[in-house]
Amino acid sequence: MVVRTHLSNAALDRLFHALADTTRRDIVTRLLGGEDASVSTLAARYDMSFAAVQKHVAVLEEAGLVTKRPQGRERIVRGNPKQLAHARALLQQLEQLWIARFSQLDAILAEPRPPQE
Amino acid sequence: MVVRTHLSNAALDRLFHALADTTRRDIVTRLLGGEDASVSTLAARYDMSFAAVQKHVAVLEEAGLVTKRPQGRERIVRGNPKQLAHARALLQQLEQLWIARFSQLDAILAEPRPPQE
DNA sequence: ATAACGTACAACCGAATGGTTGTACGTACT
DNA sequence: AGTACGTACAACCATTCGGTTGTACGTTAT
Repeated sequence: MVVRTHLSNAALDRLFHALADTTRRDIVTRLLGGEDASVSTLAARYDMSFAAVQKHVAVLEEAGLVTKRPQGRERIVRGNPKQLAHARALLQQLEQLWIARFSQLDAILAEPRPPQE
Repeated sequence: MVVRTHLSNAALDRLFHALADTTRRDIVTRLLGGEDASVSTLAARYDMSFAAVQKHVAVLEEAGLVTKRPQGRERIVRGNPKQLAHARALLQQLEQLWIARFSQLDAILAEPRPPQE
């Protein structure tokens, strides 16, 4: 999957920060792997107050990892794999940078006379 | 690149938290893409105190994204692409979860009688 | 030997984080 | 109509974060 990553630094900060919490990672895991759940259904699974889970969902939503759609008195939370792909794409980009450097080092080592100036 | 992701939740928290800062992402970008740099060389590039950059490097180091090796009075900072791969692997895993779910939904829609019980 | 450099580390500060409880309000059930 | 449910939101609290300055100490250069 190829993903163009032109998210702002602030958006990336929010995105990675959202992923930097075990409870939040667990929430997106559940959401991506099957269950579309209301906030209270999600909250029931964790050993903390409803409000705390509500805040976690809000963080995920602001990061774009999750969307909420109203349905009756409930809010159904759905995972958003696109934003996840953005994060992965950036990491892959960084790895690629490393690989490029590495192969360049290889070339330098293979070529005894470096083509400088 | 296939990466087995068996990092503790705490380690993943540290990893993603380290990536959730523009300055720190910039540091790893520089390190992976060419320059092995001392802490002060790095610090010179940013509009903040040496100590602040030092702290950022420390966060990256605790997350395993970077290593420091002493060389004379300097500490040379190097990027560690392996840890980056761990983060990417986890995201890919989550995306895969979504894809699996999606194809299962496809199957359910294609098969009018769901194979339940 | 002395001065300059590179680093480590502590103390401090304001803002953000992750949690709590309490209140308010729309929706659904009886 | 009244009660229970699901959500939103504010206020509060302890801790962490991202930054600062200052001090100490080993290494390099003069």
